[in-house]
Amino acid sequence: MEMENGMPIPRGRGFTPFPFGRCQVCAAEATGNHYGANTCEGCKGFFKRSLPVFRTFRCFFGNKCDVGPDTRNRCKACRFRKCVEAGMALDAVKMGRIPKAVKEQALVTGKKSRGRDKQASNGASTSTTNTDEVASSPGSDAGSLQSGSTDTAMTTSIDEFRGAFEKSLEKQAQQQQQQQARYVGGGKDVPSTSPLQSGAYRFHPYNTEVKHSHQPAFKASERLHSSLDETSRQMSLAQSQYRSIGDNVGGYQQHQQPVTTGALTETATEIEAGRHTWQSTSCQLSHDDQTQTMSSHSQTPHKGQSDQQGTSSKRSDENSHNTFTSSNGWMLQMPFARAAESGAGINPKKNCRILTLADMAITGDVNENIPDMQLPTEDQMKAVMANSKTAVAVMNPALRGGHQSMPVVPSDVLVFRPTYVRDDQIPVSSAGRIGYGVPSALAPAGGFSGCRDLYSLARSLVAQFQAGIPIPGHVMIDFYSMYPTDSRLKASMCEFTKCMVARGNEEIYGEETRANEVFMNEAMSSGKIPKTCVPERTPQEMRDVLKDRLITQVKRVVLLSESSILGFRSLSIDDQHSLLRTSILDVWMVHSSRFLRDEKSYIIFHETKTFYSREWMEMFLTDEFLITVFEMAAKINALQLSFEELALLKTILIVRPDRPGLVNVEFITLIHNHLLDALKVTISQRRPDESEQLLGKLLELLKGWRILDVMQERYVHPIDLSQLSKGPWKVDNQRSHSASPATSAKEKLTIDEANNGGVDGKMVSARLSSASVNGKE
DNA sequence: TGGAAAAGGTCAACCC
DNA sequence: GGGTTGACCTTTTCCA
Repeated sequence: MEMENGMPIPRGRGFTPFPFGRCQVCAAEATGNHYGANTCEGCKGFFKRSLPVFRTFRCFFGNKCDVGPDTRNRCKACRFRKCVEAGMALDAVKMGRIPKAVKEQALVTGKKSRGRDKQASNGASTSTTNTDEVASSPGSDAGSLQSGSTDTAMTTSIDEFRGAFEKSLEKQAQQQQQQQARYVGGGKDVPSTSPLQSGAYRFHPYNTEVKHSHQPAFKASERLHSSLDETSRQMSLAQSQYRSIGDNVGGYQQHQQPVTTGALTETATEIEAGRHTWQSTSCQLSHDDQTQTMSSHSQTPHKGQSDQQGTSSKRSDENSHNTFTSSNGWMLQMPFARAAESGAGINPKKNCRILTLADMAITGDVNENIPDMQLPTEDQMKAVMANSKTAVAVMNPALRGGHQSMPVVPSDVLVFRPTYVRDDQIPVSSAGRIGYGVPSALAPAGGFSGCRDLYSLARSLVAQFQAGIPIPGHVMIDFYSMYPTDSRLKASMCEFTKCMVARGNEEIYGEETRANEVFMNEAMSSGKIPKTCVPERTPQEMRDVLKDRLITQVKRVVLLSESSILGFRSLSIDDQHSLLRTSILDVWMVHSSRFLRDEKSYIIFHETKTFYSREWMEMFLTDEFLITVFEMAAKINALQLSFEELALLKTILIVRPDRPGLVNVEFITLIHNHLLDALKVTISQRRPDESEQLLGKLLELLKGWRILDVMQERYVHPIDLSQLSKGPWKVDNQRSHSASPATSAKEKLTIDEANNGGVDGKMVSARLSSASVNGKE
């Protein structure tokens, strides 16, 4: 469009100027409809530039920043959010003339709204955002502009955008294919396209999963993995393409050679010089700092920046108070700040983060490598971390090793955004400005060396988890801490967990559950359930059966935990045992609930095709136990959970952070919350209309679970799980998913094995005996 | 086919 | 000196 002073140039006779009104993003004068919204040139350009990098935008002020003509450059995250809320998207692109009918309609509406504006302007109040004009513009949505200051709104909007963005990429790819076919046919050259247009730069194809959600769970799981692979491949491709077209990721180009972590050459003096102190004062960031921080996130290393050291020194000199505030709000004292700047080539005001408690393990790793290094004590770390949950800063040997050309002091205990890159991709020369960092301890050689972001890390973790390769606990802690920052990745991980748990549950419980259900349904439909169930076994025999089932249950819980819960095996053995020991009855309860029919008070064992009445069970089980179990079963049944949901509930009950004797409660809480998220996602997918109500009931149920804990403590706790690894119970960590644990030879446990083998069968027997009511047998 | 409208490109101004 | 912004320009697309 021809412009003059930012305004459309009036045309000759017959020309109808289009009323674009105000920019739907910043309320400046709109110059046209760009990417689906009426915006100014600035917001158009901003949206265009932001497409490849918008995921790095973060608002530190609750996504509520004002986005006006004068303030729009203060917060990229909020500006982009408003772009999305205004409807900007690649698939909203419209080319060509505006149809006459639309134009005329808009003119009429525009006149009306301007009339209202005039009236409004005569009133007392004015607004920076002219929502009336916005509303008058075609395709605009004043409601969406006014709403959505919350995190949720932002997430939703950006998710929607991502979905739309991906669709548009697919559409463009299709169009391009068609075009290519046409060009090939016509003998013309194929026009060049950017990676964005070619579809190489894509978001996680979660939608693909949703489309096929009717498939069996394990199929979905396999698709998810291939999706993760594909995503990582495409992201790599996109990055390489950006590099090849000379985009601003020049920093990557310089660092193709691997960086070894062993090249630590600091002298004791240098180490001494780098000692630092920690101050636990939390400081509020200024808006400028925030803007700087966001800029730094969106900025990628630039190859031309050659005098970083000099610049840094100048900055340090300006830091006359010998302290600085890191971008996550912590005040650090010199010489740490100075060392950080000169050593790592980083402006710590922008890039530095402080270690989390979760990184203490890593600190320990590094401490072994650099014994002379003075590290903050745990108490100091706790003080630093008292009010922070998001900080991520890690002692980074790779970073240190990469800076051989310049003295690096040990206080490079800093790092960046939780973005994972390969060691050999960390910009290492003095020319490099470090925009991304990976804690080397999180990316051990041969471990996660391909990880350049959370997506590829997720892919690696999934692959290692499935291969049965142990994953270091601190890696899982970091991952579980960080992945929720990306809503699409979070959704994918929830989907993955849902699939894995469903698959593990199917392998362990599926056959028995189906057989039980078939038997129960046939019996109920044919009315063959006897009014008084006649026992086919004596109470003594029944005790043995129950003992057997309890021991089998232990094995099942172990299998379910190890095969289905990402991160479970990363817990310490003691914590694993504590969780398993305390959850056996819970898992049995959830599994058996549908066969504990309160209205009839019977339990069904398909093996013997028998209904056992509650009355009869009272002969060898305590009233207290039976009442509790049947009540809990009734509550679980009332929720009408699916097989998948029941499976997730089992894992949630296994990984409970409030179990006694746990050491790494923080880690267990992260896994627990992830499993809860997965269950929420599953429920909301299956029953979107009643998911909130159902989740409320479910949380109530979990709160009331304490009563079963008492039973558990009384009857099951004495089982010595520490011997599991020695006996015939040992879980095969490398087991194949194709083998059904429920039917494998190892699974066929006998009472003799139990009594003579790993689990203390006598103890189980004794406790079961103690559960007997006096003389009732 | 002309012209309107939007995408993409360019580069001076500005900021750090 | 380098990164970001946004006004302006060119190219592409599509309505009349």
